[in-house]
Order: sequence, then C-alpha cells, then structure tokens
Amino acid sequence: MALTRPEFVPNPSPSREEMEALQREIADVATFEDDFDFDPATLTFDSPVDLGDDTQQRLTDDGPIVAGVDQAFLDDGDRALSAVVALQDGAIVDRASAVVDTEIPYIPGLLSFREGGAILTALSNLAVEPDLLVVDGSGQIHFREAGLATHIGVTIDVPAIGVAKNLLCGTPAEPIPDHMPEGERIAVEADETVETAEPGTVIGHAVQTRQYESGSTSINPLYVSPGHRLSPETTTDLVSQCAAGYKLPEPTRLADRAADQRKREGGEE
DNA sequence: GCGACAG
DNA sequence: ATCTTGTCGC
Repeated sequence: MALTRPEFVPNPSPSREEMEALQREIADVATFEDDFDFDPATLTFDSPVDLGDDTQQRLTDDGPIVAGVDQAFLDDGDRALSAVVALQDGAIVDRASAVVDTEIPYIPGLLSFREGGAILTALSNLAVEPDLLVVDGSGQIHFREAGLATHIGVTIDVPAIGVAKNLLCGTPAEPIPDHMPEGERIAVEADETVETAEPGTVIGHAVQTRQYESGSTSINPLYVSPGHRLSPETTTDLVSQCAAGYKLPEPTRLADRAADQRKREGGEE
C-alpha cells in the first residue's frame, strides 16, 4: 500500500479550520468519476468452487480484491479498532486490524481525523493490494465532499466506496418511503449544506439492498456514495453486487464481524 | 438563537 | 460507535 498523498494522512493536531481546509484540498484531488482497472463484471461473491463439472472452472483471471473496513471502540472508548477483510471471488484472502489511541472526539464532518489513522494502519498491515475499498461511513455525501471513504481513498489513491447507515447531509431527490422496495435506489443531491457542490448535484444514493416483502417491520436503506475514482451510479451498482442476502454489503459485514471478534479476544496487543 | 449531524 | 435480554415476526 502506497501513501500517494502523505500530506493527507489524518492528523488530529490541527485546528478545526485547518482540518476543514485540508478536506477541501482532498475533495479537489478526489475523482467522482469512474477510473479503475478491474472489470465490474468480475466482482462476484459466488463460490468459485463448483464440484462436478470441469467446465464450471473459471475461464478468466482472478477477480478484483475488495477490502471491507469497519471500526469499533475498545471498552475504555479511548482507542479505535479498525478491522479490514480482503475478499477475492467471494473468498477471504487476507485480514488485518489495528488499534490506535483516539485523539479527538467524534465531530460530524471530521470523522476521518478521529478514525482515519487506525484505518490506514490496518490497511498497511494487509499483505495484499486491494483494488477496491468499501468503507463504513460517507464519501462524497459530506459537507465538503471529503468523507471518511474519500479521505482514505485519495490518500492511498485506491478506488473507494462509502457505505453509511444514516444520511449525513444532502437531500433525497424524493422522500424515502417507509418501506422502500429491495433493489431500489433514490439519488441523494447536494443542497446548501454541501458547500463544495452545486445544489442538485447527485452525490450518492439511498440504496435498499434488502427488504421484507410484507409485514409491518421494514429495513432502512443504506446511504452509499463514491469515495474516490468512482461515479455515484457505479458506486451503487458495485454495492448492490456486493450484497449477498444481507443489508450490508459482504465486505462490510465481514469486517464488522472481524472487528467484534478482534474486540472480544482483547483489543490490547 | 434553533436545528442537524457518518461512526 | 456504545450501554444491553428478551422478544415479536417472517
């Protein structure tokens, strides 16, 4: 993993104004258009192992390596734990984690300065080079279009996606229904709270990766946005492809599990 | 001053 | 994010 932009490595020391200024630089360098090497069609989560018929064998090269990233906190709340799980063709090919002391509190809009360090450290402990990062948090859906996924993606120049469970800012093109049908997506547009984009610009989507067919209970959509080197549309397509019957895309779900596990087994070390 | 606010 | 058991529903 190469620190393409070492000047962007999250540093909690500067003032709030300086952190926000850095985010504007990051957003300026970020690309919210498709610019990646792998073939989206090869991003699968089907078992590559098919018994019985030789013709079922893959005729193509191995698919892209996707790394899911998730954060957790140790009981004391003063240390952030980042867990990374790398997948290729649906199989886990590597994992890593890191525990870093928390320097600043959670401030909406400045999350990457609190957790970014742990994530970069965890990623540096990975033996493989991910082709795509799926980060828990926002990307372009951010006050300065520089959310956690954008900050990480730009710093190491790797295509990145932001997957959030709640909407940080922006406005859905149409009201989010109580029971959004599975597979549906609604654009999230920049509004006056997004200071770096023209109002109306599509900065992400509300995506329903899983939903009950009937009943009173309902699942809320995910808020997906590009982090780096991806358009909002492609970002949402890829997240949909990563969904394997659960609300969370597989890379995120597995990273979630890894974080919990690592946490219970003692976040120390 | 009031409201809103990823993890 | 985190504090937390059972419980209602598919």
